[in-house]
This record gives sequence, structure tokens and C-alpha cells, in this order.
Amino acid sequence: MGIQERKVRERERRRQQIIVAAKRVFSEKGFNKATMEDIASEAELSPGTLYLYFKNKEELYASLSLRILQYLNIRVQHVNDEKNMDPEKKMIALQEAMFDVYNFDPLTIINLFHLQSSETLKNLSPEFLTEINELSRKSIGGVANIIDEGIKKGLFIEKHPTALADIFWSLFSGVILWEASKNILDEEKDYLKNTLEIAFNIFLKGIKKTP
Amino acid sequence: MGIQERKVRERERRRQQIIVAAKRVFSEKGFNKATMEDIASEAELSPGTLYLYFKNKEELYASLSLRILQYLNIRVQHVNDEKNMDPEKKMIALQEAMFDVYNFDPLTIINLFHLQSSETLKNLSPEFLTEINELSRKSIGGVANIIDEGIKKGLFIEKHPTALADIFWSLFSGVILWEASKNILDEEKDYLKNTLEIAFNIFLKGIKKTP
Amino acid sequence: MGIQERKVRERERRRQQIIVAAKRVFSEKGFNKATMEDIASEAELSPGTLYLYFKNKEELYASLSLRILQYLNIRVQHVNDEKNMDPEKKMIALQEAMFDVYNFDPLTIINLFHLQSSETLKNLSPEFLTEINELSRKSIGGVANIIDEGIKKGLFIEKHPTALADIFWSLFSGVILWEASKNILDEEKDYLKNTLEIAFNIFLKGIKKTP
Amino acid sequence: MGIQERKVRERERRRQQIIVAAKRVFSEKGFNKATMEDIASEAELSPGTLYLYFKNKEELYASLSLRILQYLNIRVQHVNDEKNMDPEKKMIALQEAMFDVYNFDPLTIINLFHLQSSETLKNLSPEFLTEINELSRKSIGGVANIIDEGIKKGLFIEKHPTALADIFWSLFSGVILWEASKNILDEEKDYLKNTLEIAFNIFLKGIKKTP
DNA sequence: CATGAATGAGGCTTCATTCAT
DNA sequence: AATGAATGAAGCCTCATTCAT
Repeated sequence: MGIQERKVRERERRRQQIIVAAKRVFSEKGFNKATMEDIASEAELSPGTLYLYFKNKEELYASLSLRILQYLNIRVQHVNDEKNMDPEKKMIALQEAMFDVYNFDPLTIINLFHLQSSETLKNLSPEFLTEINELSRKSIGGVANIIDEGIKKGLFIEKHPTALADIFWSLFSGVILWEASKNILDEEKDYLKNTLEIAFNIFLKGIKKTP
Repeated sequence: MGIQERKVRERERRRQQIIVAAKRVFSEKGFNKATMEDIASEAELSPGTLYLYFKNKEELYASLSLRILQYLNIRVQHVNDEKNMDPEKKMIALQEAMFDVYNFDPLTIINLFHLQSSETLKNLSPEFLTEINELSRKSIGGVANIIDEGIKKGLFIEKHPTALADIFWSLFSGVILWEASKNILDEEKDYLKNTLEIAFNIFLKGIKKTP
Repeated sequence: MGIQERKVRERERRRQQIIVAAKRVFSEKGFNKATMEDIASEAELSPGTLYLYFKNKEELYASLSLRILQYLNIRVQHVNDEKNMDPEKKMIALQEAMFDVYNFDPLTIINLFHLQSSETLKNLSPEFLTEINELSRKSIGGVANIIDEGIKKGLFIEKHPTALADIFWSLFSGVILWEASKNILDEEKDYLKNTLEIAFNIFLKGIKKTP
Repeated sequence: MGIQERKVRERERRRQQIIVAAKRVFSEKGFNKATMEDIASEAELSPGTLYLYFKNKEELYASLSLRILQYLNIRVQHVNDEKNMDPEKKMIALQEAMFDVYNFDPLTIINLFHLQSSETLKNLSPEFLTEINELSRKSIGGVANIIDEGIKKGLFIEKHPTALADIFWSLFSGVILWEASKNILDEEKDYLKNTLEIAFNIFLKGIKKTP
């Protein structure tokens, strides 16, 4: 039995090893410029080995995003499930959750938003599209729930909650992508955290009903 | 001289012809899946001809963005230059300007944001990077100016104006990319305009000082 | 106009150039061991060029067979169309026709039979399968016609003409493949022509009704 | 010693297990599309194990043919050894023998003829080539013997007996391959047995001297 | 200027084979 | 003996770019 378990653990470890390498390479070069060879050598494996763990380049790439989306999802639902917390507090908790997720793995979050805002999406297999789609919907649905609660309690402006949740999501991804992009344009200091905080504050203030 | 001029005009016309084709093809397939062959045949030209007008595929792609950025720039400066308009009005005028720019050429705007939020950026020639960088800075600088004015007049919250301008920019691009992406994920109705308007309202409300 | 024609001619010439090279390489190495690189360098072209004329390796391979099958077809129909020739004479004419086709391009005939008697068939695109199928059927149908005529005239044994035509075809391809194979097994003298003639004689004698 | 024997027996059993699996997989996919992995999993073994019993893929493939050739050989010699049977009867016995061999293991017979009529032959190791060559020669030699007897007794036409035996062999393999191929081209009914019988009859009639 | 055929580098992927356990 | 994960060589094919016409 022990032997079986160890195999499973080793397999998982190897998968991780590849994922870590892929994350680094994809982040540095982007999906198209990154080669499987690059990733293999970053992972100190042979190219063929990658295919024992991932069906193809696309699936490897999408795997990164799936993991982080799942994590994000859990965090959003967590906030959602708090019974005795008022919507505004929940929004702040949400902000913290998204911060955490970002900090947990910034490269992958950037990858995810790259994926979501790019051509690559068009070439993904339908299964992956569906999976990503569902996970995204779930997360945004969670956000929409919280906002809806606020609307119903007369705290937030009366707009379609999903639209507001979309805007929340757009703001988050927009800021992250734009700051990442600025880092490429000129390697200036990284203002991300600060900017993100201001952005969230503006959003919250913006959706609150004024008395 | 007339001949000289005509030549110049014809050259410019041909360039346009290519740009129009490129815009369509890049929008449909994304940078990497679009081939020079695709663009050539869309422009009813031969592949070789493309290289008489653009150094390479990358430069052709970036050219699209440069044009729209220049236009956006002009519109932003216009708003900026209004002497007798209070900052809040200017923000609304800005919103309208960005709407116009988007409507003027949605595909290219999406292209621009794809470019800005993507791997492709990394592979651009330094010259292009600089040019895009400068144009973006100028536009955002214009936005920052307007916001700064509002801050100085005690109308807007006291945050770094450039940070706020970045957020404004991020929100705009974030919403556009996310809506475009949703269109890929599932071909649902296009809520872009509506969402964008709500987003701008929230932003404006969010940066206004409450009495 | 001349220019157009010349282009067409040159294109055809280039196609031939590739076909000749492919024939040689496929004959020498067989479908699977032959690489596109091999063929390209035999044709003194770059690998990419092959793909301007043939969709893929498979199609290039099958093209060889199609050409010879078409030629064979014509020859068979020719014999078939002779009005004033008795069936036995026609059978002999048929034999000569098949000889001619073989002599016209032995390598390709061997290729054809290799193709037809091999696994490769299974991996061919459906279109090619259909095309080869139809051409083969036509040829064999022609043979069957002639045999049928003989049966009706009471000259040949009363068996299903298609079965007899199949046997005729099998004998032809069987002898050719077996002799080719013997040439590999040990480079002995080439008895093909002689053997083929005896085989045909036996066949003809075998299907003739004895008084 | 008992232990020794059991080991040998078990080793042989395992070899059989692999051969059976290989037969099935090669028949279904052909030599090149069949992977060692396929065969291993069909045999419910790991790929590595295959290499404990066969030097490589090629040798495994050829092994199948060797076995059936040996069996065929025995059957042919049997007929050959009949003292009190006239040549024509022997030819009929031969036909029955070949039928039996085919029925005993049709897939392998088809494999054998595929091998013999294909590119794969060229890539076989010299040792295997020699072995197959010798076995084939023996079988055909046996056939030639019988025919020679018939010729000497004035029953069969006066052609080189080996040539006639080659034709006999070609006819047999030709019909089998062609019918197998037709089954691929269009999954029509299987006329093999019937066709084969007619073919043999024609051959026999064709080589008999007419009074 | 325009063409478009040709190039050839390079990527993804497969799979026979090996070897540590 | 058996395993099966890992290897890495090699093949097919694409496509940005060039250049002779």
C-alpha cells in the first residue's frame, strides 16, 4: 500500500515540478514564444516527459489557470458563505481574498488574465473553454451574490448585480494587466498593490448608495 | 511635384489598404494565428508587397495600435484644453471621447488592449515599444491632468492623479477585454456599451469627494 | 497570355520533379521510412516547397498511384472498346496492356501494389481511399467485362466474372510483389517478365472452357 | 531439473502471450501504427517486458511470420512425402493444406504476406531476412517438387517448376492480400474462401497438359 | 513597384528503447 | 523477472521572410 501511495505522491510531485517550470517560462515568454523544449529544460526533464503529464502544450497552459481559478473560487465562496457579515464588509473581505490569491501566485494570476484576454482563448479545446468558463462564472456569480445582497439591503446602487460583478472583475484584471504591462514598457517600480487598493476603494465607494 | 505628391498619396492609400485588412484578420484570429498570407489575401495583395510597407509582422500589428492611440490622444487633449469646463464635466467628456474612439474602430481598440496586455509586447522592437509607451503616457497624462485639476479644486479624492488615471485606463481596458472575452466564452448578447457606462459612473462617483 | 501558360507549365514541371523524386525515394525506402526531407533533397528542393504542391506526405504518396491507375484504366478501357476482337484475343491484349503499364513505370506499379496491400491504406484520407477504390473498380470492371463476354460466348468457364477479374488482378499484383520481394531477399536475377507471361498463360488456359 | 523445465515452460508461455497480443495489434493497425505500448497493454504486460522476450519491434513482428511459415512448411512437406499419390491429387492436397494454414490463423497469414510484400522487409535484420528467406524457399521448393513430379509424368506443362511454384505462391498471396484490401476499401462481404478456391482451380487447370 | 514561389528554421509531438527499482 | 517512467531522436509541417522576374 505504501508503495502505491508513494507512486501517487511522486507523480503529483512531478506534475508540480512541471507546472512550476511552465509557470515561469510562460510568464517570461508568453504562450506562443514559450516552447515545450524551454519548459522541459526549465523543469530539468526531457520534452517527452511533459507529455506523460499533460496532453499537449495548450492543456499545460490552461492547467495553470484552472488551479488558480479554483482557489479563487473557494475564497469567493467563503466570503459568500459568511452569515453575519454585512455586504460592505463582505466587499472588503472579497478584496482581501483577491489580494491573497494574487499574492499566492502572481505569475499565474497574470497568466490567467493573459489567457482570458487573448487570442489563445480561441484556440483552446472546447472542454477547457467550458471548464474555464464555468469556474469564472462561479466566481463572478459569487461576487454578484454579495453585491445583490447589498442592493437588496438598500446599500448599493440599483444596477444589475452581474454587470457590477463583471465590472469588479474587469477592474481587478485590468489593473493587474496594465501594471504588468507597464513593467514591460519601462521597468519602473511596482505600484500594483497600492493601485489595486485604491481601485477597490473607488469601486466600493462608487457602488454605495449615498444617503 | 504633382507626380511626387500623387506617389505619396498612392503609397499612403496602399498602406491603408493593408492596415484595414490586417485589422480584420488580427481581430479574427489574433496575432499568432493570423498569417501574413491571410492578411495579404484579405488585402488582395501578395505577401511580398506587405513587406514593402511594413518591416515585419510585428510592426504591422503595432501600427494598428499606434494610429488609434494617436486618435485617442487627440481626443483626450481636446478635453484637457477646454478652459471653461469644470473637472466633473471634463470627466464625462472624457468618457464620451473614449466611447467615440471605441465606436470609431472597436476592433482596433480591442487589438490595442490585447497588445498591451499580452506577451506580444515583449517581442516588439524597442522603437515601437518606446513609441507606444510615449503615446500611452501622453493619453494617461492627459487624464491625470484632468483628475489633478479636480483634486486641486477639492472635488476629487486626494490620491496620486497618475494612479487614478491608471485605474481609469485599467477599468476601460478591463471592461472591454472582459466583454470581448465573454463573447468568445459564450456568444451571449453584447452588453459592452451598457457595462462601460455603468463602470464609468461608478468610477466618477468613486473619486468624487463626498461632502 | 504566354506568361500565364508558362506559369502553368512550370508549375506542372515542378510537380513532376517532385513526383519523380518521391517515386524514387518511396520505392527505395517505403512509405514510412521515407522522409519528406529525403524527397525534398532528392528533388533538390526545400521541404517546405513540397507542401506547395501536395497537402501532405500521404497525398504525395497516393498521387503516384493515382496517376498510374488512371493510365492503367485507359489501357483497359481501350481493350474493352475493341469491337471486332474475340474475348481470348482481348485477354491477350489485356496482358500486353498490363505489361506496358508495368514497363512504363515499374517503381510506381510496385508502389501501387504496396499501397494496396498495406497498412498505409488504413491511414489514408477517405477522399483518397474513395478515389483509389473507384479507379481500381473501374479497371477491374473492365477486365470483368471482357471475361463476361467470353463467358457469354461460351468460351470461358461459368464463374462470376468479377471473381475472375479479381483473380486476374491478384495474380498480376501477386507476381509483381513476390518478384520484387525476392529481389530484396536475395538479389537474384529478375525473372519478372518471364514469370508474368507464364502466369498469364496459365490463367488464360485455366479459364478457357475445354471442349 | 523440474524447476528448470518449469521455468522454460513459463518463459515459453509468456512468449506466446506476447505473440498473441502482437498478432492482434499488428493485424489491426499494421506494423508502423502499432506501438509497443499497444502490444504491451493488449498482452497485459509492461512495455519493458516485451524486450525481455524480443530484441525489438521488428523481431517481434517477424517472429509471427516465422511460426506460420514453419507450420506451412510442415504441411507442404507432408504432401510432398506422400508416396502413392498422383501429382494432381497432391496439388489438391496442397490447396487444402494452404487453406488449413490460412484458417488456422488468418491474421498471421495476412501479416506474413504484408511483411513479404512491403517496405518492412528492407529494414529487417539480415539474420531474420535469411531465416524467412530459407523457410519460404523450402515451402516453395516443396511445391516445386510436386509440380516437377507432375511435369516428369507428362501431366503438367513443361515450364520451369520453380517459376510455376512462384506463380502458385503469388496467386495465393495475391488473392489473400487483395481480398483483405477490398475489405478495407469497402467493407463488403468476404468472398475470400470462394475466390481462393476458384483461383486454385484455374491454376490447376492452367498447368495441366491438355491431351 | 508588385509578385508569389521558394526557402528553411524551428515547433510540437510520438514512440522505440532503456534502466533504476 | 517485471515494471513503467523517462528519455531523446526524429519526423511532419507551418509560416515569416526573401528575391528573381
